[in-house]
Amino acid sequence: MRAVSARSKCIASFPLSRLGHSTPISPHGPTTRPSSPPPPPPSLLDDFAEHCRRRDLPRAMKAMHAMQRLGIWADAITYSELVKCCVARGAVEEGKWVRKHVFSGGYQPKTFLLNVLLHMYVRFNLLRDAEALFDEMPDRNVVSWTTLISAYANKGMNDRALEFLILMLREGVCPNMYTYSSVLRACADLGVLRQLHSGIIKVGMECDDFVRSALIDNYSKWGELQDALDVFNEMVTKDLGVWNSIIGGFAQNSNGDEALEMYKCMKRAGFAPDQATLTSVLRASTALALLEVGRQVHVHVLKFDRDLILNNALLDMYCKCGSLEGANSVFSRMVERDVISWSTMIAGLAQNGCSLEAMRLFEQMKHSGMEPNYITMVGVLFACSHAGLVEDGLHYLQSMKRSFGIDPGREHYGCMVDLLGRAGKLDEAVKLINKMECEPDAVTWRTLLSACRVHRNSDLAIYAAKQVVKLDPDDAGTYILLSNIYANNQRWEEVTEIRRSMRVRGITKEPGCSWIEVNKKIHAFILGDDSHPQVDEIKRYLNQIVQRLMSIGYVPDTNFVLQDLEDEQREASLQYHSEKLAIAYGIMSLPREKTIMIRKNLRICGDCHTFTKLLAKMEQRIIVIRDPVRYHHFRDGACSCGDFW
DNA sequence: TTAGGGTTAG
Repeated sequence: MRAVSARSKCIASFPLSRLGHSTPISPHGPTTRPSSPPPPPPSLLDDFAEHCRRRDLPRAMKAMHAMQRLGIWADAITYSELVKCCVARGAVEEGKWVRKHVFSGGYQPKTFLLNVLLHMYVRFNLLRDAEALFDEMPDRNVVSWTTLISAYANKGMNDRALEFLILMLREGVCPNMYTYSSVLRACADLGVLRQLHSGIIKVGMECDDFVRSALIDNYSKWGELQDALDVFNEMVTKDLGVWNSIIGGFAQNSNGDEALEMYKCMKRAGFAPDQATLTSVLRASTALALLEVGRQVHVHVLKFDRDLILNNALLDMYCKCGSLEGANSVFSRMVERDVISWSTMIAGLAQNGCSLEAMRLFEQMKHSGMEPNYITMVGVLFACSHAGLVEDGLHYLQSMKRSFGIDPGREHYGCMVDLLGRAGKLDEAVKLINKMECEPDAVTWRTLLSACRVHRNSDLAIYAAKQVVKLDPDDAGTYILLSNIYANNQRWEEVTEIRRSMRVRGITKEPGCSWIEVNKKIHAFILGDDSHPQVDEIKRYLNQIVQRLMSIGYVPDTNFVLQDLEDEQREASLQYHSEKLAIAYGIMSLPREKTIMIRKNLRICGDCHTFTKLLAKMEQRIIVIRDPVRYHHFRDGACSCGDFW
């Protein structure tokens, strides 16, 4: 009511020109009522605009109420500033009040202001309100449509986003680059992405950096890196976002080398990395276990030391590169920690052989009031598993639903199978698999298989291996393991059958490969490949090491050779396993105080494990080997995995 | 007034 009467009051004397525009205050134009009370001080509207500009919401609202009492209407631009102020301050109620206010009293807000309100609802995650407003709008322009399409895409409502694109085209509204870059995020399959890409080329919108960035990002998400690279290479000039898209694409698709190469190109092109660049570069360094590269990136991270995502990535890098010292330092200095920070640190401690510290940190996390999530619990159970805490593990598995509302999934059961398997409780592990609410997958069975191998239970191992092969028919390691178990039991017919089925399926064992970073360079050692320039020197040095180790009791264990070779050849084959060459090179090249960090593509074999334990003791070195599943910290003749992997 | 790129798991 107040607003209706207010409309008739005079505002013509206000110095609107000082606001930088001359839009009328009401769509009906200013009205004058000479007999009304004296006009308010001219500063009121200016003050209001200034408060909005400064995002000082309490003062802006106070000025707004004062103006309302005096019957003054601001213009659409000023109202939009107030709405933006509400968005910036997260002030939902004030935002809704503005909407009510501008809709009352016959004031007909312009599409421009309604779009701002629409955007406000989207930002406040009030999609239903946004839709209701959209339906009420007398005129919807490309911005109105794009605001909703973008909201649907962000919420994963892909069909709805695409449906709106079609509706808008039917209504004769032309999409712009904002629309395309939004709708590209809603491609639920590669076919739709390719269709949209052709459409974008037809209308000539592929030159926009945001559209290109969205195309690169989406092709990367579908694993189509060549397409992503084609889009990238077609561009003459690229902005930082586009560089970040391609670097992120490579990093997320386990192409760390290419990601780091692109990062170098980006710097050569004159761009300074931002938080997103550094996060992706850290991810690439993490995947490649390049601690020194990660440390160099850390220097740049200091500029963005309050960025949570970046700090989490840094934390993960230190954990996965085997530097708990670095991880602890980052974790303790973080000004803000979320569930990902805690989960990363808990899993990192557990993976690096500090299970009890991981459990303590979990208690600290709960004490801090942070709610654990699905992934946190995987880390906690992993820690229980590595510390052999069967009772604790079972307790957490049974209570996680009740305590934290988390349904145990495959990953949690996997940790438990590992835990029971480690403890030699193979029957209980099988019972647990049979009791799982979700279907066991190849990983579950492979975990049981590992336990059977350690505890030398051939029958169950054969059963588990058959389950793995059923679910993952291309897993060469399992075929070979199964074949060796049969061979050890003199079941030659089965051995022949397995070898035949491997031939038929074209399955070959991936050669073992180990990487080590020396002087900021990555050195790769591949089984049977002598291309390293110092290979002869390294082999000579390795032979000396083996001789010295044998003199103190090391006996090569040929059981781990997965080939049909005579004993002597078997030993020779073992001697040049890629990790042994990498370790020898590390000892030759790195100063004594440096940890020798090796990354492997395959699981470490038992012989290399024994060899490394003894070597770490003999040379008084710390050696870390990260295989695809576990971390092995060798120190003083022992390994953090407790000889179970 | 509408659009991008980044973090945790066995």
